[in-house]
Amino acid sequence: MGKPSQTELAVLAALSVEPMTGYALREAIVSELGMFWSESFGQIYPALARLREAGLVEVVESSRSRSPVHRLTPAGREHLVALLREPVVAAPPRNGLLLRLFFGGVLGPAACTDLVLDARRRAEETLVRLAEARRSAEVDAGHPQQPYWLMTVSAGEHAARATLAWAEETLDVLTRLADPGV
Amino acid sequence: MGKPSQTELAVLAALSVEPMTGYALREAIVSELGMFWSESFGQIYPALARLREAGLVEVVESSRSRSPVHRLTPAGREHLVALLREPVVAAPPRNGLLLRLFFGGVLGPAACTDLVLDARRRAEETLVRLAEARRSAEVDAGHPQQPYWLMTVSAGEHAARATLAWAEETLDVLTRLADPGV
DNA sequence: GGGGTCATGTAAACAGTTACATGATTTT
DNA sequence: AAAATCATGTAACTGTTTACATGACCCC
Repeated sequence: MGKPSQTELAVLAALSVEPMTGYALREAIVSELGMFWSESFGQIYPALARLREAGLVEVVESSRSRSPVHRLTPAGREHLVALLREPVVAAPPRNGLLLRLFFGGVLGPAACTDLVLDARRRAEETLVRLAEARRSAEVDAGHPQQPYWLMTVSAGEHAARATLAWAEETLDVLTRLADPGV
Repeated sequence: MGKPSQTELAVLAALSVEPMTGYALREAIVSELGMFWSESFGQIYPALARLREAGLVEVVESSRSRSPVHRLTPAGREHLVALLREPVVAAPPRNGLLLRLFFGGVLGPAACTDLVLDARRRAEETLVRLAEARRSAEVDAGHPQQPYWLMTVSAGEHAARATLAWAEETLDVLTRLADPGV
């Protein structure tokens, strides 16, 4: 196998919960990890092929369909632990909102206000989805993984509330910029 | 020119402040926008070549060196405004810390604690750099762009403080997970 | 049998980093 | 004169998305 990839980590991790088809893997990643992770089919299928070839996952034929269901092998579980222990790879920052705001003088306060309003709306929507995620995690009280799920939910909530607070503050500044008379 | 690229937006925006060489462009992006943006030479030079060919930037020979200094043309400034008005492109989420934490049961509370401690340390370092950025922006009191610079600094501060608060909360949960006797 | 969903996979295009090759200019 | 920094550019590689081609299965 080539270099350990982020996609392979996510695929192995998702398969550690239960064996799945590639299609179900995508659905699970979107619905369970969607707030902080994403994978496309174009990544998942080649990754599964590589992992299969490396003996880290194996195919178990499901009775009710001809679709290949993938399961972690013991070597795969070991490899998953090794990948989880590797340092987090930091993505280079690319924040289009802050880039536009930094050069806000070019666009003017009105257009900047629209940008911030949009960011606030998205943060509010995120909070709604996180509240759902929290409720559905709380249903599984007693599940050994539950505290870990709630940590990721809480991270999203803290970030979204920080965005809301910043947006309020910034809208205030923009109002005074547009109308210095106040 | 091809599709409007993020790199071209950043390059045009940076050149709107003052004409620069490609090298100085990189330095400016790292030092001024480094908290929320990044570009590599491998992106900057081809972008400059495309922008030159499209008549959006022109080369002004500097007297003290043979290096090509790039300046926005009027068409370039128009194009910059158009690009700034385009919707922010959202990067698909890829948070390695939260991915590891979600599957925290595989690694155990001790390794997760290390991950969170590391995140807290990085947030603290970020706050230090942001305090410097705030001070250096406050030196330019009265500059028309200053309020916009401070908005981006404030965004970073809110985010970093949210990370700190989440880290404290999460370290607490992890302590109780590792030692349920308390 | 028609429409929806489940399912696998590939090809093309795009975005981006890293490493390298090269040389001019400035500083010590 | 050597070393550091400024400067430009390319090539190879990696990762990723999107669109497409294909078809099985299920229910109405």
